Amino acid sequence: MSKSPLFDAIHTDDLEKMLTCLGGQQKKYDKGTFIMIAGDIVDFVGVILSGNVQVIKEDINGNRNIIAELSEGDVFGEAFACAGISISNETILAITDCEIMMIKFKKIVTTCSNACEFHSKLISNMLKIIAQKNLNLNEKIEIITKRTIREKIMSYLLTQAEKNRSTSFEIPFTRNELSDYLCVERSAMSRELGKMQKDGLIKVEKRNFKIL
Amino acid sequence: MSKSPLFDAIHTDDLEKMLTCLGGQQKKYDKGTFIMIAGDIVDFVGVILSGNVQVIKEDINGNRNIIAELSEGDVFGEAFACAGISISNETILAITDCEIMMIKFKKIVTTCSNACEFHSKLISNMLKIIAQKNLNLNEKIEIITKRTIREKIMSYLLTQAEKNRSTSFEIPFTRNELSDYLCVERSAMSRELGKMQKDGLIKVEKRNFKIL
DNA sequence: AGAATTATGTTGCAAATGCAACAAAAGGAA
DNA sequence: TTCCTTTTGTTGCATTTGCAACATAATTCT
Repeated sequence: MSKSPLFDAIHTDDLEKMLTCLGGQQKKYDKGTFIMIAGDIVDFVGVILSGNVQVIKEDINGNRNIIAELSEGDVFGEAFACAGISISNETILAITDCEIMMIKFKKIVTTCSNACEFHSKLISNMLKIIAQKNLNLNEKIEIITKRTIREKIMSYLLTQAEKNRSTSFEIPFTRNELSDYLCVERSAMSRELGKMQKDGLIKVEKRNFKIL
Repeated sequence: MSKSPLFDAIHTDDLEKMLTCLGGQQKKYDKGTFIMIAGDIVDFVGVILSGNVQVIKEDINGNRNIIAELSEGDVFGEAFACAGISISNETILAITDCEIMMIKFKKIVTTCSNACEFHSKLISNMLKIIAQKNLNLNEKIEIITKRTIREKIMSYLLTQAEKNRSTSFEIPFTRNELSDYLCVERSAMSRELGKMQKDGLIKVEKRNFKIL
């Protein structure tokens, strides 16, 4: 297993001790089975030790909507558990055979008596994970809030440029994924990317972008 | 001062002790002054003891964008501090005279020796605040991701109905605020609300909605 | 290599939406 | 009450966008 960011800066030896102390339960799920179903009570945080899962949300009409695909080291359920909303509205599906570690939320925030010096690191890791997600969500909202496709693209490219500290950079998305992220039609996005090049705003070559 | 959710379930008497232990610094800001400027290092969490502030983000072109308005009890800077992103890209402006409590992030996550039994409550409160924001952001993204205005409206109304456990409910927004939240033109939204009534989907009367 | 699959670009067209300008209604203040 | 401001609804119009259908590259598989 590759380590989860939840266990960052916690040595593997200490980790095992700590997990005992946390009462972490390790479970196996076969491909295609549900790890968690919308409506379930979530008083724990799930850590994926191996395998891949899908986070699914069903709308009123029963349409399945894949929110995310998670893999080794990723964490799920943390927002519900930490917000004190014990009932999840998401379903977690194992899309490969999986090993999952379930850790009760209470055990995480309540400092243990066994002088677990790593406990505070664990807590700070948990905060970091959620806060980071928070920033990512904010970033996305800032982008998809823009009115036109051109503005969305520009907004996205500018944040990427900032992250790369350069006006030339490679994006981590295929065209399809990018259009999903920006919440626009792929073809309309493609059209707009073309126009933006013609207008001399950007230069595009596959995943490589340059802002002019 | 009304208590911040950060101090939920912590008694006022204990709070003072704890704040000493946390090394919280209380500062005053005059109306119109900046409490924090984009680019500042944020290794603390700000709690508004009194007054109102605006969270402002400037885009590349220098356009000021008001992200939120916070008041007594609200917390700011927590996402940056907790994510370990020590540099904020937001500016905090005092729009009235303000009293702010600054608490170093490190002090929050590091359990103190003075047997602060409330410390773990503080941590769990912090987690709750950020996780709750997380869920709110997710909810908003789910809504504004929808393609058409009608779908956005419906999506919003359905979540409201769910929260109120009824198909009749009152929304907390004016039309303007609603259109901002949904990220659409007010007039276009108004037009669509009319159509939706004519189509027999909903019934609207000021802030009162009924899903049919 | 050859076939099949996937990713990307192109375009016509209808529908949706932003924008602007105005009208009506509601609420607040003097 | 009367005046003024704010909120909400209405509508014409130009633009943008989604959608569908197709063409062409690029990639993967056998």
